[in-house]
Amino acid sequence: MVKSWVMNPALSNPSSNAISNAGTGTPLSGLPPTFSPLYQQIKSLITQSLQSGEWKPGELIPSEMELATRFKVSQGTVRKAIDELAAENLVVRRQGKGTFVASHHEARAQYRFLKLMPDVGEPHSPDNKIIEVKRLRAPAEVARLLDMKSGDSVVFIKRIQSFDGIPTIIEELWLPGLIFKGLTAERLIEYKGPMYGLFETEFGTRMIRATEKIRAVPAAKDVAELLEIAVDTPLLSVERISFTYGDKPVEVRRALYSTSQHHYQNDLS
Amino acid sequence: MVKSWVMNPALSNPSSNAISNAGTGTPLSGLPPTFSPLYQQIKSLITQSLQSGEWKPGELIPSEMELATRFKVSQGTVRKAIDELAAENLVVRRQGKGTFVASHHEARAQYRFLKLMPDVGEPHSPDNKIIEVKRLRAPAEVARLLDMKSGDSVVFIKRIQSFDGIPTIIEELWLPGLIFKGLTAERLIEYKGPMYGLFETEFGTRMIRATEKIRAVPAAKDVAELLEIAVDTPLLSVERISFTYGDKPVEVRRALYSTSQHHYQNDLS
DNA sequence: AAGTGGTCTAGACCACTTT
DNA sequence: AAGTGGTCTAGACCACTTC
Repeated sequence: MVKSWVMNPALSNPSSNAISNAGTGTPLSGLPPTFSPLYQQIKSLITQSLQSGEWKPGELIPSEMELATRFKVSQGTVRKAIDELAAENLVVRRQGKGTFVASHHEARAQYRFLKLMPDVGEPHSPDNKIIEVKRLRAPAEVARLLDMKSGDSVVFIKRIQSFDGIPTIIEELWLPGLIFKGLTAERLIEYKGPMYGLFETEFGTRMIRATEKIRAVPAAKDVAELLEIAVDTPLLSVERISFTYGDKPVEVRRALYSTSQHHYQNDLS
Repeated sequence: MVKSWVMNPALSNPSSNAISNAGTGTPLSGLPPTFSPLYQQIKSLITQSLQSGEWKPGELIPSEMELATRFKVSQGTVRKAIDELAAENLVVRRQGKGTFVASHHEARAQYRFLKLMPDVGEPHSPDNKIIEVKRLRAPAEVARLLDMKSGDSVVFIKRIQSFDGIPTIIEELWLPGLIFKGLTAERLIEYKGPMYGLFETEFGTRMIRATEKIRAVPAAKDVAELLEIAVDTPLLSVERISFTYGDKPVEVRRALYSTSQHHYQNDLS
């Protein structure tokens, strides 16, 4: 019987048929061994499969029983690992169907990264207008935030989002050029649906977490013109850094929100 | 053996010695029966004990084994109930010690409701200056948000918070007068520590959840003077509604944040 | 009927804390 | 040594979905 806090032999033995990539994962390689709980090791292995694209967003992952057999642990241990992954929104469980890789194409994921809500009425998707898409050398600040070298290639995007015909959000994005190689204005314009959906389907990069720093700033002249408001109107400045697997930053986004008819909704719990 | 989705006889039988308040809880009273999972019923019962003050913030609650015996279920079922309560920050588990009722006096709880962070340096507690404390009839809007009748008694508090001597936050609070009966300016001024800590210890009301609506607004003349900034300087407007057990609203807070040296930090995950 | 995740149990042992 | 929460197992049955 496998005991707590002891490495599962099936997981640490590369010659075992339990798993194919034993010894390459975080808690399984390197010295000294970490002796994390078994379910954490399983969780790491599943996360690696998600990261590697073995199971893609929207797809079904193996059943709990199958994973338990593969990893030579009980179903309960696999269950606990998947429970945590579900709590982190990396997978979605569906009773009777199975467990699926989370995707930004699902309706339930739309408002996790869009916190601007109309003061009255139901939230709905904005109209996007791409202003500019170009490649450039990463400014020092952006390079630092993206964990790149200053001058490395980045894709720069500028767009305006309108609700009911009223321009409300103006934002600029910087993405690592290496990852988003074929990203063009045409592709962005013709694509229907959430931008993070495009990123995960076309570029194999799924945003799983983000941090935002919010400030109040006055509208500059160019911004005021685009948003059709008076110069110096207070706007919400939202600087977002998005991360994919392994806490790797893959997007810097600087947005200005007009909050005359919308507000940033946040729930503290 | 108790089956899934079937009411636990020990929980639904008032004459049982399993629990003293059987029949009074949400899933246990009323018709038709809800047939929620056992662990959800246990969770409800524990929440009721928290709400009733049977176990107060900071105190130790009965062990899993003891609760399992009391409720006539297995330890695993109690564990799952407590796991969810811990995830909701209602209790805190400490290995080897036991499970404790969460409290706003703990250091770990300080920054759950204070999202304003300094742009540089470590976060630290602000200096509080009480401007005004008085009783008044609830304005219509406040009454609506607090689920009270317009004109009901509320406690009104106005204060300024400074970081490193720089006035940064000006906020106004409305609290139900019935709950916060003995709240005076003196008590607020002499009290050291987080205000929610005072609320939970002195008034038996623990804030467990809040929603915030954030906008950018220009500083009015009186606000500008208090914050020592120019009129019309953009400020973050944060309207918070706090809830205690049973999703009962117990605080309306309208704050203005100066974001020249601070930002509102939010993590999307 | 078969397969999936969801619930519940009983028992074992481990890590941590206090006595 | 005793008590607590933390991990792991094995087995049972339930609810839901698909075949």
